[in-house]
Amino acid sequence: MARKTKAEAEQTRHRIITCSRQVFSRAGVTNTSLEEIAHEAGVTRGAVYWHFKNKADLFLAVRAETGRLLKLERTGPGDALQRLERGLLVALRRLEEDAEARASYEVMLWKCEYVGEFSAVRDDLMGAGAAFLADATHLYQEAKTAKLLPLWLDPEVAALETLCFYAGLLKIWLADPTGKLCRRQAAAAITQHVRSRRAGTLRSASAKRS
Amino acid sequence: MARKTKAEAEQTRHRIITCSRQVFSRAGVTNTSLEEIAHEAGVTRGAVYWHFKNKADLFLAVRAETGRLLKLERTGPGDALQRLERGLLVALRRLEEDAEARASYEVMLWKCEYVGEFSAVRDDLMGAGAAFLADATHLYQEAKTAKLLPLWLDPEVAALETLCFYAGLLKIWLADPTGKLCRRQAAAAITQHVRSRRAGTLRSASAKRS
DNA sequence: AGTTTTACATACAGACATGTATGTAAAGGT
DNA sequence: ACCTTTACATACATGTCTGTATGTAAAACT
Repeated sequence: MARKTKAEAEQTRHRIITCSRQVFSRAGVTNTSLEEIAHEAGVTRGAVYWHFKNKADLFLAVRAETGRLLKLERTGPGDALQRLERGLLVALRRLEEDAEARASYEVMLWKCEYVGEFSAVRDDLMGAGAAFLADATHLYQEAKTAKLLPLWLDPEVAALETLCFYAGLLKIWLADPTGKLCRRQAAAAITQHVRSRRAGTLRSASAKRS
Repeated sequence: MARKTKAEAEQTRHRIITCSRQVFSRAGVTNTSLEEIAHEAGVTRGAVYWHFKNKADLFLAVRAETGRLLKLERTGPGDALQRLERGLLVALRRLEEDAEARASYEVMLWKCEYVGEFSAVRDDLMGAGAAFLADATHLYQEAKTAKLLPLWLDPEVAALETLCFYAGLLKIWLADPTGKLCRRQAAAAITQHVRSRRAGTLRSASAKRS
């Protein structure tokens, strides 16, 4: 078979990654052989071993190529809490509309065993979580100085709470394809999550009544 | 080797399950051979195949034997929100003190690929989630009729939010052995999570100020 | 134009893991 | 006391996956 040009080679490399994501999401990471991936990508194991050291290396590449759903967009109009809410909703929509992102997170949250070399990806995920935590903390601090939050609320703890809520939402959302459990109300849950932090007039109105 | 009595057989069965949990949490479910489990339990694969059909069957037994951390205790003193908070904190303490429960959930949340026959365990987990959702919904409804909650808050959505928060907390807590990210503040996050729902005097005081 | 890499395909050897078949000695029933 | 079943251990046959070694034809460089 004729040797490929550099551009073509890069293309097959990318194809291998994409096909890996698909096969992983079907059969799980450990259960898929490199042969299956190669077949799906229309190459042989030789090509896979040429581009990647082994399966863990390949999985790392899959992870590196997936958009960061947990990356909070902190800019834009509105106060800090509105921006937080929008950031979370945007990421949720990405999950709904981007099939590749969905497959990636399905693999990482439900179809992978974080053991041995694969722990690196888990550490990467936790690093993304830490970054999310930092972003959310900033937003909550900004909200606090803007007097949007109740006085007793600790921004760091609130950020951790949001991180946990969001991580759990993603995981449960992905395992709930029928929508019975959470898919219908996911957006509402995000909105309410942010809203229950706000020290607003509606809230104080109900409080006065008690 | 002498044949064992019924009681002894039941004992080895239990030992196999316990050792499975340990080995699974070390090496991941797919990566551990039944030989490793048998060795850890001081038997041969023959014993494992006698008591269980295959690895999936064994994993199902491990799951069946683990205490339900997601089972909310709804009874006790205090109003509905206090009981919810206590229920969550109790489960967190179980996780901290019960090494077996910790290992079980580490396996189920980080060391297992839910694919093929193993999907049954994931469905079981989601079932537990649904039960948690029902319990939490009841508590929030009770809290709402007791005027503990802001009027706009939807009990069902709030319950979903709590479920996601708690599921994410467990998952992140387990992956954070150093405690850097969340372990120190886990209890505080639970307390604050419940408190931010309450329409109380402290909250309205800060609201008036704005 | 010639030489060197590159980008794979093919072939091979070894390591495991699985499931099953078979052996066996004692427990449990009659 | 005998027979059957139990609770395993042992042995085997098979398939699968991995890593590497080798082949090769064309791209890329000089």
